Formats: sequence, C-alpha cells, structure tokens
Amino acid sequence: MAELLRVQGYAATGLQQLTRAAQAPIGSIYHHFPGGKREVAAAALREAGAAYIQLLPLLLDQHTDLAAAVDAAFAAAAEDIAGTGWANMCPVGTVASEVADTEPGLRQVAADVIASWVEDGSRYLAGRGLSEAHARPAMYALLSALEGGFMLARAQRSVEPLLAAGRAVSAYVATLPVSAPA
Amino acid sequence: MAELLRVQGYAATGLQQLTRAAQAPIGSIYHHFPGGKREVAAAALREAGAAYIQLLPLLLDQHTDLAAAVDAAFAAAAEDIAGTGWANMCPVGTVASEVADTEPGLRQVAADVIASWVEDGSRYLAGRGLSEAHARPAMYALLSALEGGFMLARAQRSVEPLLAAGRAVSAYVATLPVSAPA
DNA sequence: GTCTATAGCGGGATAGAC
DNA sequence: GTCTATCCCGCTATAGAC
Repeated sequence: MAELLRVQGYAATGLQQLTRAAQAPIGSIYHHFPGGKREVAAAALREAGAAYIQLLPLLLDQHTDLAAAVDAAFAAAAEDIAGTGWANMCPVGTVASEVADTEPGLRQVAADVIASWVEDGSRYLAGRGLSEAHARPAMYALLSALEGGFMLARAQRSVEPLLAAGRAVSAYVATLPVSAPA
Repeated sequence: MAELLRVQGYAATGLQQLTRAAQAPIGSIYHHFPGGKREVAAAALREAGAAYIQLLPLLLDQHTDLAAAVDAAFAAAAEDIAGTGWANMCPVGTVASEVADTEPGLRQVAADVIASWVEDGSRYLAGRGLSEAHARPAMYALLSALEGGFMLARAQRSVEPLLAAGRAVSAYVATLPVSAPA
C-alpha cells in the first residue's frame, strides 16, 4: 500500500489495485481493516514513517562533521531517487498534501508521523552537539528541504533541486553552534 | 480549477465539481479544452505558476538585506497559510507529487512551471548581488524549502515548519558572497 | 456554438455463501 | 473466519438536441 501511495497518491489508488498487487481477496481487507481504505492508508503511513526515521542515524553517522553528513545524506537520497526511476521516496508527504483538507483522520496520522520524525530527529541532532533550541528547528528545516526537494526532483527528473536543498541545509547547520561531541 | 487542485489534488477533483463551482455546463469544458481533465489541469497549473512567480519580487523587495527578505517572505507565507485555514498555497507541488509517475503530460507541465520559476527567480537573485553560480542553487533551495514547508505546515496545522525552513534558507543565503547592490 | 442527457466504466463498501 | 458476487455511486467522456 505504501508503495502505491507514494507513487500514485491516495485518491488514485484503488483497493482492487491493492488486492491485485498483494494477491489477496478484497473481503479480507475489510476483515483486517474495518475502516476500509482510510484505515489501510493510515497503517501504511505509520509503518513507512517508522521505517524512514531509522535511516536518519544510519546516514548521518557516516560523517563526523554534521554539515558534511547532511550534504552526503541529501546526495544519497538524490542518487536513490534517480536510480529508481524517480519514484517518490516518501508516501507521507504525497498523501499529506493530497488529503490535508479532505480526510481529517489521515491528516492527523500524517501529522503524528511527522511529529515523531521531528522528535526522534531533533534528539539525534542534540546528540550531535546541537542545543535543544536549535535541534528542533533544524530538523524541521531538514525535513522541509527533503520533502520539497523530492517534490521538485520528481517533477523535473533532475537531482539538482535535491542537491541544492541539501547544500543549503548543510550550510545552515554549519552556522549553528555545536558543543563538544559526546 | 487551480483552487480545487491545490486543496484536493488532481485525482480527487471531478469535472462535475468544477462545473458546479464555475457554474458552467460540462459540455463547454470539452469545447474549450478538447483534451478534457488533463488539459484543464495543465492550463490551471500554468496560470497559477505564472501568477505565483510575480509575488517573489513583491515580497523580497521589501527588505534591503536579502537574508532578512527571505526570512520575512517565509513568515508572510506562514501567516497567509494559517489565516486561510491551512489551505494549500500552491497547486503545482501537490499535483506534481501526485501525477509524476502516472500522467506524463502533467508532469512535464509542472516541470516547465518550476523551470520558469527557477529562471525568473535566479535572475532576480542575481540582480540582488548573487553570482550566477550561486543564484540558481539558491532558488532551488528556496523553492524546495517553501514547498516542503507548505507540506509540513498543512499536515501539522502549524507555522513552525515553514518558519524553520525560512530561517534555514535565510541563514544559507547569508553565507553566500554578495556583490555591491545595483 | 451551447448545453443536456447518457453511455461506459471503475470506485468503495457490503451481504452472504462457503 | 475467508472469500466472492454485487450494489450503488461518481467519474470521464461523448452523442446529439437546441
């Protein structure tokens, strides 16, 4: 489901298409997810959200300098999106944009997922020496640039927006005061 | 149409809904836009794109310091989105995310609109003293942060992501060398 | 040229057989 | 509990009356 959501969005994804891809009968969907399409999508977003945030330390731990790490992470994302035929990397952003004003339940799920990203991410950044006051805005800025970069890169079939966004966040992070590494 | 697209997205917007909102019969759509839904959406995106880029100089001319201008522009966008009940500010991003892999024609239109934004925007930034080499990536970074910030702000019903993204772009711009103002 | 009625299709959801 | 057949609705697109 997450796969379909991030490529097509919520409204364009049919449950019949999902059952075909999952080779499951349509009745079983409503057995496991009584809430129907909405509930399936909510579960997919939550699962994808939990999986994605685990990538953050994996990517950023590779460089001792935080700014360099951010730059490299965006470059890795750019390589990934280009290598997978410009399929979207994140269902949360796509669905959130689509249903923010039409599906209150799904909007709330997306908001919760993002909130958990910010919480985990700013804790990580704090562990890398950023103050509490700086870590949270930095994480918001990073996520904004990443999601926006995905958006533009996918539309233009170019890594240029994603790389530029990464360099900007990297330069911004470099301006923040960093305490001694742990 | 642009109004409906930015709030609901492409797939969820019906032509009947459009005719109701525009108080026009459905036949006249196909008279003026033989390509149907796709062509109406394409025209809406192009028109909205042309309108939005005109806001850039209007907003950024208000401050002599470019970094301060960027910060203020994001703050203005945040105020606007909060004041309009978190309706999306930009149909291009929403539609692009949704149809990038399913509607090649519309993806191309979105790509063209974004390309024109980058062209006009980087020309403006160059006029504010940024070198050619810096102006284009800066514009990509600004757009990524803006679109991503819209996305997160709308999902979370909070201006915090947008303000954080703006401050990051502002700090980034402040690190770029600026030649003497014209 | 303008518009109305309808065709044809696929959607989400459900009832009820196994 | 598992799954199939079906309902009803809304969609895009078109044919044809004014």
